[in-house]
Amino acid sequence: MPKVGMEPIRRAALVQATIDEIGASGSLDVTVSQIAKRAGMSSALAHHYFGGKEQIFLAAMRHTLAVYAAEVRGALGMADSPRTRIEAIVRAGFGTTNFRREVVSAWLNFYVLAQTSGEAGRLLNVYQRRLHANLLYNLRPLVGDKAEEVAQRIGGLIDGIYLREALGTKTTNGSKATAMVLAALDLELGQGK
Amino acid sequence: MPKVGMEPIRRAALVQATIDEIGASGSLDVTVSQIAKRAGMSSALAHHYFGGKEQIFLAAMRHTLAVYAAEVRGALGMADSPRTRIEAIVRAGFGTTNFRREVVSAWLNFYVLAQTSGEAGRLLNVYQRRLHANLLYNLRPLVGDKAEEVAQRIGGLIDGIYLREALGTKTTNGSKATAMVLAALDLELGQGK
DNA sequence: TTTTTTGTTGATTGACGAGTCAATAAACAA
DNA sequence: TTGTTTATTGACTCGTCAATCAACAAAAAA
Repeated sequence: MPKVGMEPIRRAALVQATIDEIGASGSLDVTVSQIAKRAGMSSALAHHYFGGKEQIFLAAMRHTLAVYAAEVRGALGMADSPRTRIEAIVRAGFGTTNFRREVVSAWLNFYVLAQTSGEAGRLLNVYQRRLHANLLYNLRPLVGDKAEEVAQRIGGLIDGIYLREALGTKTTNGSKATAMVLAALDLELGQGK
Repeated sequence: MPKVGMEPIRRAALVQATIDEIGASGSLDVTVSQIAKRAGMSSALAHHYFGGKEQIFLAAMRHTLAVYAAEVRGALGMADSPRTRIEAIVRAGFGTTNFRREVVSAWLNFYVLAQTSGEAGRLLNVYQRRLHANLLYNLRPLVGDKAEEVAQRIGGLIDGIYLREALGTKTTNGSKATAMVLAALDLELGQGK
């Protein structure tokens, strides 16, 4: 049965299974066996390819962050003004790829992981800094030296909406969430009332 | 050594130790033994008084929420206008009692717990609903029928700032956090620019 | 004083899970 | 063909942990 060149396929399957399993169970308390089973292989194979549980988690996190980053980059490419670029960032964050319940739940758990795993913390920091830098850069032409605090508020609001989605009371769909942040943005830009 | 009337003391010690332990370790992966040790007793005694780990967690969560609620209630009592009442809510949330790193970390983990434990989810829902209702009620006289969406945004921002504190990059102190939310509030009330 | 209730723990049980290993098998290289 | 690399797993080890239990101690009730 053994084919050759399985490694990348297995790795990808494990990464996806990890995100799904964490998302579905809503907790980092998933066993390697569960993940491996979902990915259609034995737990021994998971260990073979990744070496250990932590590395599986980190790979899953990297993937999640990479998908998000790619989405943002793609959206930014289509935008040509500061305002539309900020909109792009927001829309990408709440797009259907990232804003499904399981994915958000996985995110939340990555935040928890970041509290104990140095590497996970570093990864999350990179994401946060990038988001902040993006917002800041595009806000500067719009609000000048207020950009820093505005970026802080918009970024905080985005994270907060994610958190609330994870708890999952209100089934805020993505476009509603986007609208909420953009409304706040309008206010910040002094166009609202 | 056994004194009488220990039950409430032991329970309180265990609850506090649970919060501290979760906060310190940044994870729900704390053992009953760790908690019991921190509270100065054997793990068997912890089981004796609470019956099981989950119930210890729930008691700790109830306590955290109760402390928060008490703080808000206290602050509200001193305020007499909608605007100051909203300020009171915000200030209470970021007061020194609730906004210490370990406590915030414990909160974050309670969010995770809420994803798997029905009872924990219910508790957190009560808190969220209460916060929302408080904001809504006091925003109504200030912004009329926009109150709903404004409450959503302010509440989201509060949660987001908590989340960022948990990650702990920026050591946002409480007053800075308060200022940030109040600035957003001013914008919403159309007084900013 | 005896009995019961309350407080307390060390030792044990039973389950579960991460990680290892030896064995098997297909593909590929020599 | 034969040896080597890659893929794969079932079985096993070792540790950990929640939960239980038997036993002991002190206070209160009888």
